[in-house]
Amino acid sequence: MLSQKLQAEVAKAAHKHYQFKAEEVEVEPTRELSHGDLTTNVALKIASKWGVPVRQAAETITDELKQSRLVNTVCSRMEIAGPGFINFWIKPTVFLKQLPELIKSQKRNIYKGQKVLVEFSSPNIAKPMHVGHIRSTIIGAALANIYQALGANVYRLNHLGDWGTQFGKLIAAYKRWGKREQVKKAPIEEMLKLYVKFHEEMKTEPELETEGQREFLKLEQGNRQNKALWNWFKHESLMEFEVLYKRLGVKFSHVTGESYYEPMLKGVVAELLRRKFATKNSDGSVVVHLEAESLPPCLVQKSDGGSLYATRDLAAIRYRVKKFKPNKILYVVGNEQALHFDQVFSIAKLAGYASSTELRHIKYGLILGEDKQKLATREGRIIPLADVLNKAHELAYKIVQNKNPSLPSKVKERIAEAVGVGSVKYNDLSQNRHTDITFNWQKMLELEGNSAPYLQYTYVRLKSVLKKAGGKRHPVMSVKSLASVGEQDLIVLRTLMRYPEFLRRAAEDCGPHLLAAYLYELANQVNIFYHVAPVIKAESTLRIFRLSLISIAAEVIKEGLNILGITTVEQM
RNA sequence: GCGCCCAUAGCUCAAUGGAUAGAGCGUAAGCCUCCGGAGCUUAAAAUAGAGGUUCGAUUCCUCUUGGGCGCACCA
Repeated sequence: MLSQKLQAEVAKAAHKHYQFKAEEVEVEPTRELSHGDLTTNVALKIASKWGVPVRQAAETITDELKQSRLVNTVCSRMEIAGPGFINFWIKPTVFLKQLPELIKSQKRNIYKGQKVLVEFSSPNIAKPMHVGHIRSTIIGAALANIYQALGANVYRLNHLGDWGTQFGKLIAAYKRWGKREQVKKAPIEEMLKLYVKFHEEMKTEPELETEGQREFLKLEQGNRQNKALWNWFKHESLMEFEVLYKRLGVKFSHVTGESYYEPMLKGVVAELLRRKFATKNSDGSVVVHLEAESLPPCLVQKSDGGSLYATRDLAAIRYRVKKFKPNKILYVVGNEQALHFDQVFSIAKLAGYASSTELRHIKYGLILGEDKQKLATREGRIIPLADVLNKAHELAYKIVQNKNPSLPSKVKERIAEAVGVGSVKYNDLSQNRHTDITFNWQKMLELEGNSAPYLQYTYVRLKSVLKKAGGKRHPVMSVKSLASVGEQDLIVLRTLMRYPEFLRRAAEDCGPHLLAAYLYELANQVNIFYHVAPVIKAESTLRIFRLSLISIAAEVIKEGLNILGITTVEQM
């Protein structure tokens, strides 16, 4: 009785930590190893569940574990490593053989059959993409890839900021000062100038504020001239964005701005009023009170009848749930909009718009200027994304030129782009998304240490070893007996086993940095590995074992990097 | 005033409630007759403060201090 329960617990822990099913593991001749390969703290987990006194738990459980079929199957031996900690000695050849298939099957089942919408990037048109947008774009793209890798059906949505009073302001500014030819020449740059100028003039001429609102109202009511201007602004912006997206390797399945939901807005407000969730003020504005959720009230219609940010997001939720029937919608949007999403999600819940869909705001910290102040578009304090990518590319090119001058310049360009763009992305993806990031050129352009090039370089070296060993492919082979597997072989093996676990955690926590940290750890262990363990010169079975190990490691690094949106190269 | 996020080494960041808190940069000292030195060794160096829960807290709870971001006609 007890031992069955225990076995189940151990199997669960083994599955959770090492992602394999105990029953699937084949029995092979036991071989004693000098270092523990599987360490877990099952004992305490069990003790706390069953109320066994902790200090005795490890010993009690050891007796039970000793009779467990799992332990006899998988482990060659086990011992207590400390209060509540048990080390299991695992047979390495058992795992290596099954590893690729194991990884594949574990991954694709985790979110199989689920539909996930990821809304990310979502830049405002008529404004340049700056370093601030990189977080949503890169984190969002990585999350979408992670869910896809785990078997989900993923939709990538770019919810463009193409509607709202700001366009009234832009139209007003263009009507006052704009010149067609100049906008044609450098669209976003010129539009930004107009927008900034408008805000500057507003300081001395406050009436401009209402002028902007008036122009937006006209746009919303279908004024032909304003609509034409708006369409033109949007078109020019998208053309410029497309260049950057291509460079970043980011693709969307749906690019529909806020304006897309414009025809549905009146219906949403009317419905909220009819069902008494919202109340109309005497000035004509409509508000939803959320005291019950201990949130401040949320305005969904302006007194002039115009719509608001919240109105559009509500319409979007209703529309998306109806159309896609997703399990989750992830909104990759900055921290500063937390209240907005709390309000919108609460209203959606009240009104039953998303009864069986999880709505989740994936918030991330701001990118602050080097003076720790917010980078604001209005004051023109921005660092264009293209500048950052160009600088990174340049720097990477210099290094390739230095390391490998004989490569054709076309190849060097390609390497520089992969390394440059990759390191900018990795810089962002390798850290927790919650904290604010202080922008730092040096850090952004880091090409050594914990950085994308480190991982890319590790991959190149692994491939190089495989190439030197002869033969194009190195299928993983079963090795019946090994004379001298080293400590580092086992560490790499164990690290490889944990790949699906980190993918899963990255998805659960919506934290791509968990995957990045894993890849770094793997690369680090691999670097130590081929430093201490000869591969090509190893004797026959060990050579096969190590080539197999390297081959799997290379594939995992490549796949992991691609999931993060970082491209690998074959030489650098 | 209220709410949300954050505080870890000199700097930038890690750490599913678990074992001796890990990396990178910088600093100091090493390693290419050995599969690519964008690499590998070694050293010094940290949990903001006070309580609480727990066998065990960087992690969870409360308060304090210090920073950031929000709080109805911007998005």
